[in-house]
Order: sequence, then structure tokens, then C-alpha cells
Amino acid sequence: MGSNTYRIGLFAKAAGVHVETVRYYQRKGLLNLPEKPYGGMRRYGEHELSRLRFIKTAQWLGFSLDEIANLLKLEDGAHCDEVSKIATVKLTEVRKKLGELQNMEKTLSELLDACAHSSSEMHCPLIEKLQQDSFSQQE
Amino acid sequence: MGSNTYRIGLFAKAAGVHVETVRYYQRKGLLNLPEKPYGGMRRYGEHELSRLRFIKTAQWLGFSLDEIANLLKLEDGAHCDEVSKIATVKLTEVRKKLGELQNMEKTLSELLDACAHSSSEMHCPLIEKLQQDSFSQQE
DNA sequence: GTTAATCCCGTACCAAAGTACGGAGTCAAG
DNA sequence: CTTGACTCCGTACTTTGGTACGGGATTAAC
Repeated sequence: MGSNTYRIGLFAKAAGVHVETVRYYQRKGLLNLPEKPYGGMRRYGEHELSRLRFIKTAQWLGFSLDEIANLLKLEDGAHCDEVSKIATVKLTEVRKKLGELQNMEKTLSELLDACAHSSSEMHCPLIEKLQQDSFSQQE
Repeated sequence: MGSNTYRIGLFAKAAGVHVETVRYYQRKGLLNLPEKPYGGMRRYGEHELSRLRFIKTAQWLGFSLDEIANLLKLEDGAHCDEVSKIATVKLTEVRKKLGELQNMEKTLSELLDACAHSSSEMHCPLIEKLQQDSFSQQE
């Protein structure tokens, strides 16, 4: 089936991570380590590659490796009820993150807007607002 | 001038952080530690308090302590364009994340929906779906 | 057919952002 | 004037997410 063309070095490079990081993810169970032919070297294919890319994307979005591990259980296939359970939890997390980001987006863009329309050289509205404690439901 | 009314405990509490965190920020140079009267205890005023709140708010907006240290250098409000530049970069990042999270939200809720209408083995197309488009030049 | 580059795997170390600990000193109440 | 709460300061430990190191195996290139 899948032509497992990469060895670990190229595999890591293709996803923009270090070899050590790949091994680290394997230790954590985020990636499984392919069978090693008797005394040879392990090989990685496209599927593992997109899994690795997925990990990096999810991480960039603010998920911890533990959370990602859970997300990946969905990809690994499971019975419906378990999938539902995990997916529900994840969906809640995703929506929470969405809310937080929307908050950030709003705040930042308002501040930038104020900056753009400010004529005063001496008072940056962004700095000033950050100093007042207005937005503070920080979680 | 400013009546330096708080001692560290109240000061920390007023900003919603631990005493140890205040000390940590002092060590990192994010807060300066007030003069200590001969053998007495240090006092903190409103100015330091808004600085501390600034730190927490900026952190909440996704800035690292190092980035915040940089923002604090511009605290005098006289460098609005520079501040704007930094904030714009953040905003761009935040918007990109929003897009990807929305994507993830969609995938997960579709998955849940599919789950509700079937009762067998389930396998989530999470990775393929999410890998397909855009994302990827994460930083 | 011997080097140079890779891989394998285990262990150790690193940075960010705190948190915890402990022996002092100080201050407010009873 | 002592007890309890708070402060001071230094050092150590914690979690997360990696990096680095090093000896031995294996493969690719000349």
C-alpha cells in the first residue's frame, strides 16, 4: 500500500520539524513508530506525514500535545459512542478557543483602529487602553 | 506623589496574580521593585498596578512575556506606529487562527452529526479535511 | 570497501512561565 | 510582649515541549 518512502530525516524535514521532535512525538504516542525491518531503518509515508502536519497545525492553534493526542484518537477510528464523547469534548474546547480568539480579534482591531485615527503623537491609544483595566474577564 | 498604598500581597491580589508571580516579573524586569524603606516593606502604587494589569491583559491577548517586555518599553505612548506594527502582526495571526478553528469546528460538528445517524465503526476524516487547504506556513 | 552521512535509542539538558519552600524580619492585635 | 499573618529573598522544583549528546549500527557514495 502506501509507499513508505521517507526515512526519519526527510520525514521530519518535510514537516518542518527536527528529527528529535519526531522521536519525542513517538514517545508521547502522537505518532506511532513504524515497524523496523530486521536490523534496518524505519520508513514513513504520506499518511504519517499529514498526521505530523496536523499536529503542528493544531499546536499552533493553541492545543496542547495532550489535547492533540485526544483529537487524534478520532482519526484512529473508534466506535461511534466513543467518537461522540471525544468529539463533543473537543468541540466544546474548539468553541471556547474560538470565543477567546474572537475576543482578541475584536480588542486588537479596535485598538488598532483607535491608533489609526489618533492624531496625538504623545498618546498611543493602544498603550493607554492596555493600561486601563477595562477588559478583564481574562478567562 | 502617588500614594503607594499596597504591600505586595494586596498588590498581587488586586491584579489577580500570586505574590510569587509578582516577584517573578520583577526578576524578569517587567516590574521594577520599589525602594524599600530601611528595614521595612516595599509598597506599590496605582502606576505599578496598571503596569501589572497591562502585562496580564497583553498576555491574555497572546503576547509572550518577552514580547510584553518590548511593549512596555513603548509605554510612554510616544511610539504609536511601532506599537501598531507589533499589534498588527498579532492581529493577522489571530485572524488566521480563527479561520482554521472554524474549519475544525465544522469538521467536528459534521462528525458528530454523522455519528448520530449511524451506530457502527467510525473513523474521522479530521486530518485529511484539515490538511487539505491553506494552513501551513504557521509562522 | 572504506569513509561520510544517517539512523537508532537512551539519557541528559534547555527555556518559558511560573510555583513551592524555608529561614529570616516586620507589623498589627490582643 | 507574644502570637499570627504577612513580607523578604534566595534557591529549588514543576510542567510543557522540545534539543543536544553520544556510542553503536547501517547505508550511500566514491
